[in-house]
Amino acid sequence: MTAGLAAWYAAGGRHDLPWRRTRDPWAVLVSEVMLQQTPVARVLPRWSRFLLRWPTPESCAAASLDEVLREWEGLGYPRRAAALWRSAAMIAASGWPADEAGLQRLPGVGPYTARALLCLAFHRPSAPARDVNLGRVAARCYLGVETAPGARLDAALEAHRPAAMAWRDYTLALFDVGALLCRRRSAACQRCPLAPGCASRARLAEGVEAPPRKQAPYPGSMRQLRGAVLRAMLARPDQSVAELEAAVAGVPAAARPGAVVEALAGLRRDGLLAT
DNA sequence: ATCCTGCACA
DNA sequence: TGTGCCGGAT
Repeated sequence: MTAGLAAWYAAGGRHDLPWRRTRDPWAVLVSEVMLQQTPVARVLPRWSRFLLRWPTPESCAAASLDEVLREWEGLGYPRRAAALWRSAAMIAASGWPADEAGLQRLPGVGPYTARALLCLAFHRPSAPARDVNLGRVAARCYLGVETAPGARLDAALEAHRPAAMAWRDYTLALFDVGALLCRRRSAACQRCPLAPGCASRARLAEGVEAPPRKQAPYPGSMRQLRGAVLRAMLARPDQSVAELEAAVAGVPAAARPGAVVEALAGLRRDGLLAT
């Protein structure tokens, strides 16, 4: 039973998020890419700044990769910036792809982002834009489990959409349920509009025991070194390997012989460094 | 220590 | 199906 979802969303949804106030596909794409593994609060100031600088795919494509990477600094996963820049060039050259398969051919655009663009920017939802939040809410509320195959989750999301809610509002409302109420390790069922028909309500009342998400420690990792090497190269693109090694000497992984050269090679392979 | 509107590899 | 990618915040 999702009769209360629309009312809850109207009153308690995050309507102030600026990327929800536009349907310009470029602005939406920038927001979706930034939000891939970066929290909303950290994206907020950076999204506005990015679009002020490059309001269109054409303007972004005209910039250099270095400029885009420098603008991205601090957001993490700079490969997303490189992919966005390449997508901008493709869009500037050939226009926007018309369907889900075409959108997924844009670098950095996977199943989720393609569907999000169709739903949030193009008003042509093809299938649920199922990120981890929608997946979790659907699994718990509609299926009564913690996880389920993607196809089942998509089917459940489609089946439970209130007829009165457009796909865009339904999707955004479930984003907010997942982000504000039905968190991975805690569920605020008392305030949840889906609670009356939730298949996991009784189980969630006992407390949520979420298995810890396996994630390699960042300090000492190659990722940390890559980040340091990229920052140093953006600051001074023409420096030698020896100078570079000195610049990143404080990073733990840089102590291993050959690690800096390895990081450089990786950055080049991933298209983050030209030379 | 764990999280965060994923994507692209193996 | 699993794994690496980044970094700031809680």
